[in-house]
Amino acid sequence: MNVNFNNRDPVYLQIVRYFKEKIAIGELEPGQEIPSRRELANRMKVNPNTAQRAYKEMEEQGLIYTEKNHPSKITTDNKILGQVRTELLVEAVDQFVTSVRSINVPVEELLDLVKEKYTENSEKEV
Amino acid sequence: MNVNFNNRDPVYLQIVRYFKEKIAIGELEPGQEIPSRRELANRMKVNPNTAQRAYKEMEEQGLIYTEKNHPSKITTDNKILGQVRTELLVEAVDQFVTSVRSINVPVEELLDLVKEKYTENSEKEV
DNA sequence: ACAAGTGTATGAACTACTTAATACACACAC
DNA sequence: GTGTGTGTATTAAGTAGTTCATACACTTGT
Repeated sequence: MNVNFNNRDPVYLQIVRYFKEKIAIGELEPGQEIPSRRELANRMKVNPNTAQRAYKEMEEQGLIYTEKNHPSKITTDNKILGQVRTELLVEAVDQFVTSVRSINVPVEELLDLVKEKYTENSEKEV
Repeated sequence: MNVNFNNRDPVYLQIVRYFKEKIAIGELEPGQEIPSRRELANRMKVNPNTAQRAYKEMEEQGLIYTEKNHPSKITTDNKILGQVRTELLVEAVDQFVTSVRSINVPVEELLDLVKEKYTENSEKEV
C-alpha cells in the first residue's frame, strides 16, 4: 500500500489510479474485498473523506460495489475489468503523443527514446 | 496565437509551454521580439498579470530577456535554446514511461501503440 | 444494550491560482 | 511637455477544487 503522491493531482484521483493499476495487472481480482474507507485512510495517511471520495469515484465508474455495512469489493464485471488496462494505456499514450506532437519529432527518434527509457533499469526492479 | 487552455494546469504555465514549443521547432528565433505583456494578454484573452507571470517565469529560465521599455526578446544563448527541445522531449518521455511502467506492458506493444497513434492522421495535418 | 466497525452526508476550512485595480518609472514619437 | 506604450510591483478579491471535522444510520458480535 505504498503510494507516492505528487502535489499536482488531487489525492483522491491518485488513489483511484492506484487501484486501477492494481486491477490492470491482475493484482486485484473480481469480487475481492478492499480496505474500508477508514483503514485505507490510515494506511495511506490521508483524510477518511479523501478515501471516501476516491471510493465514490470508483463506484461511479463501476469498478467497485458496496453492500450495506461491508467494505467495498472489486466488481465482478469482466467487461469493465478488462477495459481498465486498455483505458490506462490509451490515456497515457494519448497524452504523450499530444504533448509531443507539437515538437515535430521524427517518429524513429521518439520510439528510440521511449524504448531506452522504458527498458532502462528494468533488471534492477525485478 | 491559438492556445487551447486546459483547466487543470495554471494558465501562465501553459503560456510558457506554448513559447517553449515554438522555440523547440524553430518558429521563434534567437533575438526575435515577442508580443508585449499587454498585447499577449489581449490576444490570448487572459489578464495582463497572467501574461506578466508567464514572461517572468520565462525570464527566470533564461528563455527571454528584456531591455528597458522594450518588448522582451528570445534569448540569443544557443545553449539554452538547444536545451528547450530536449527538455520538452525528455519531460514527456519520462512522464509517459513513469505512468506506464506500473501497468507492466511489453515494450513492443507499447512502441506499437505510440507509433500508431503518433503517425495517425499525420497526412491530414500537413 | 453496547461497542466497534461499516458506509454516507453536510458544511466549513483551506489552498493555489487567477483576476483585478492601481501605481510607478521610463522611453519614444509627436 | 504630452500622450502612449513599454516593463514592473503591490495588494486585494474572487474562484474552484480539495481536504477536513463532524455527525448520522446501520450491522454485527459480545
